[in-house]
Amino acid sequence: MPRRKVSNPLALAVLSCLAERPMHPYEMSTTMRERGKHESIKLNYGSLYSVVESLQKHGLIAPRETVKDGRRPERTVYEITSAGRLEYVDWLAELIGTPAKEYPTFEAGLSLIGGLPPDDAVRLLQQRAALLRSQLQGGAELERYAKEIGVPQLFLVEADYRRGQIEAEIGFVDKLAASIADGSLDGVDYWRQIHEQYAAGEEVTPFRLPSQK
Amino acid sequence: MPRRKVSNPLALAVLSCLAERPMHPYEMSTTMRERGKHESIKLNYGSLYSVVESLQKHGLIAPRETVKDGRRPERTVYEITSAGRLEYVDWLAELIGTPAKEYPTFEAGLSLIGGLPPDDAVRLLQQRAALLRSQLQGGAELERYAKEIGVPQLFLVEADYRRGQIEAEIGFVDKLAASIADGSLDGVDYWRQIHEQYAAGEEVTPFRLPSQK
DNA sequence: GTTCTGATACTCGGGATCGAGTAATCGAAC
DNA sequence: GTTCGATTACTCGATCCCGAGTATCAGAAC
Repeated sequence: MPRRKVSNPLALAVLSCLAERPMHPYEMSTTMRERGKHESIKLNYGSLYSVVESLQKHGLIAPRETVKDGRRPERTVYEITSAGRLEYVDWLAELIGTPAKEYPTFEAGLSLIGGLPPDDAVRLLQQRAALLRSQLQGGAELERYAKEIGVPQLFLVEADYRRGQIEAEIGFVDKLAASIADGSLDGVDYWRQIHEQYAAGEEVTPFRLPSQK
Repeated sequence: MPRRKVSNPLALAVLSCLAERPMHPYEMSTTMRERGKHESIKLNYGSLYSVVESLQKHGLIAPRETVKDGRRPERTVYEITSAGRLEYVDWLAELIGTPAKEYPTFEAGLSLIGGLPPDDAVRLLQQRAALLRSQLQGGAELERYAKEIGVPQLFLVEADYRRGQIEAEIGFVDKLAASIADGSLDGVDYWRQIHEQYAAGEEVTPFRLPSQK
């Protein structure tokens, strides 16, 4: 049993729409898009209808009416239930109040970085740093624009957060690339040796901790 | 078609084991555990056999022999193919060299933080900061221990990265909590007002940008 | 010598997920 | 008045994914 009855983040976004007012699914999807929620939440609109159905099954939302507009297909308008409202604030509180264990792909890469030759690793890290810097620039432009058209800071906190994370990552990446390049990172000599052996077609002996026993 | 034929991160870990030497699936799982890869990579060992099968189907690994050891069930030992080796370094290079768009749950929470009353938000942010600080402490202890038993820095870069990210997050969270609490964040007055209305049972009017037209 | 614990090694069912597809309608343009 | 592309609104099946379960065996313990 996963922590939540419906755990797809799209469900959270659905609840957030319905917390505001009743809507039909397609309107939710346009609303989310409009507000740029897909930038911060992984929203797969292909799952929208199954998620809505699942929310209904669990009593967090309920159909309010089905309207027939012209000769278009029927649309079912949903509203949030009080159980849904509880779930919504509880979920939000968890997201904000409790750091979750996450698995950024870069961390996965770092933990296996030894699988690449050190010089390649340095080159790739430099490339990453460059891409991160241009992300930062793009973000700054957007922010300037948002300010200009009068969006309150309150609605930009997530962009702020992201910026901070990216800046920290750049700092880390720069430092790591440099310390591999100049050999000051403890273990690089060993790493280099392994890959030279491998390139020369020799057997490679994996690193073993000096036995404690 | 997803970017990779087999996209489960467990597959990457399998490749990394087999890049070193042939193994049978269960040995891979113990090896990964031993090396603490599950800290940095999302490894669901329940998917191990399906992932291995899928890798084989796509020609990235191949069975080398099935050994019968005593009266235990047969174990199939796999080895990496040259296509697999290519896939492995290509995947690694991508993880390191190209920032991926990710969706940390905290960012999702931030983008909807308006759904909580401001005072609750402040309390939750403070709680988060406290938890992050204790994570930091736990990490520092581990690091000290690793150093003591002689693990080269090279094998700890991912922990280093994580530390940097957490520190940056703490900075952000502290600042945000303070700026909500003292009202200096642009939009907080409006936010507070909405939730007072809501608490009083009144209709709530959602924020609209001043129309440009 | 038999009970227990923990490691070994694997299986399986079914829900979640997602991209690609479809079908109808609207508005603009010619 | 009809072509055509964009938008609206939804459907579906193939794959993925995972937790929980199972069965066996080695060694400890009594």
